[in-house]
Amino acid sequence: MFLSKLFLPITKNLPSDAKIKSHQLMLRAGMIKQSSAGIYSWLPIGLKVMKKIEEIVREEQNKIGAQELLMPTIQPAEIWKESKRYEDYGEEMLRIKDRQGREMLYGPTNEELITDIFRSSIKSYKSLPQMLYHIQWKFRDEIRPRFGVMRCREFFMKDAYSFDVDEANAKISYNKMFYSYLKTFKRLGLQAIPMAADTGPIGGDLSHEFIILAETGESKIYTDKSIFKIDVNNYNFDIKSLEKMRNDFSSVYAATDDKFEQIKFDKLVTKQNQIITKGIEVGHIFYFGDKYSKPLNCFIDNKDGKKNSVKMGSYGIGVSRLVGAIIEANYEKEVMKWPKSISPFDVVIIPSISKNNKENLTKSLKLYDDLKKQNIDVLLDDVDENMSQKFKKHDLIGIPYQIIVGSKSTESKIEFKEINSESSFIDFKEVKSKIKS
RNA sequence: CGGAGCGUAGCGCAGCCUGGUAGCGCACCUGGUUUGGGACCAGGGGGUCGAAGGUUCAAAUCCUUCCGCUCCGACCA
Repeated sequence: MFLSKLFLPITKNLPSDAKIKSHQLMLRAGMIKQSSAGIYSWLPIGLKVMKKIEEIVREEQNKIGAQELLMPTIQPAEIWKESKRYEDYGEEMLRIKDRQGREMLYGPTNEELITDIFRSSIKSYKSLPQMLYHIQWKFRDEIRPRFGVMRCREFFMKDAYSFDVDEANAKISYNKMFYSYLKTFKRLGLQAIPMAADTGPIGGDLSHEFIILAETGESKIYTDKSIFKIDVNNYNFDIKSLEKMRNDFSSVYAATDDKFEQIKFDKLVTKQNQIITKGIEVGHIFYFGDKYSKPLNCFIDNKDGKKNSVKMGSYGIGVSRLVGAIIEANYEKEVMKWPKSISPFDVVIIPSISKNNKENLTKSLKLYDDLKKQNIDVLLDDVDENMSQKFKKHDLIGIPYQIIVGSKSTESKIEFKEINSESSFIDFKEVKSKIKS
């Protein structure tokens, strides 16, 4: 892609109502545009990043055997009345009426809908377990949306649902999802801590929040340094190993504000190991048994011929929130720095261009073509402006690697720079391995 | 929902108190100079001053109502 052709409305002035860094940077880099309170349009590079996150989430869901489907954003009120949540959910649910006066709502979550889908077709224990998920827009009419895409009313979310014959099996599904979440966040370049959590309006008795550390986080967290030593890559995807992983995590103290107990904390964690910080919740998983399957009559025939309510869990990842959360976790001053896995481009070529000297541009075009041929997603800054302006701009956009073609270039070597660090001179052959490593 | 504040060019703001027909910076357009860390010179375009009503010879400015947005708090993926 040529920068001159890219729809990328960068601004120097930052809008006064953006208070946290990710929001400011996203607006300045032309990733999003607010449409109304807590509702945003996603502009090309913002969308590109979000799509990459979505794809990683999808791949990791598929890997553990979850199957993707797609449910609508607009749901009938009827099933919510069945589960008794139509009243419970309160003002946060956006209720609408269609032309026939039927009560509808813009889905804030999908337990009812998925249970309805499931109950209408699955009748036997033989069909279980199942894990289904979708990645879809949701709407919760937040009292006070804020922090850009981090606390939106409309947001993009992956939500998965597990169906099992009994609690023991449901916990196996729960552990699989737990594992998948750790893998997902790791691929996104994030250090996520699973924490025992309250279940809120979703309900249930087993629940974990996945929280990444960031100063601007909304949750205060208390944990033990040693939790960072637990590496998901040391576990296998089998029942025993997953159970061990869960046990290893629960053996380390980790709590959010609402569950925090000072005495317990001091007793279980040595002073040197205590970490008190803030974090952003990027995922939440629940086991809630038959909380929805019972009122919605979602039963299966068991081996013994008796009917049994299906045991369910639900598992969310805030995909749009992650875009902001990743910025919060990675930014340095005015520099966004995308993890390679989700950067809007793999590399940017920055030539020094002047009216009388197009040599650098010609060189850059050749590099551009060569990189394209190697399947590298490359941006070429073909705009005729001062190098200093270009550098500032690319620091803002945050593509992790830069190739600079200018006065310091030589015939044989490429000036290669990792964002926010010193450049070095390398052979063109090495570029791909640097970028893809 | 309680408290506070804002709405004037795409963005950031001044003007409002004390009414007289709108200005600055950035961005944008034209020409020239420049080109390794947010350039320079010259010229130019862009506004129903959030909306409606009222007061007045005259309203961005005063009054009323409405709408939108933000911040602090209680609540949440």
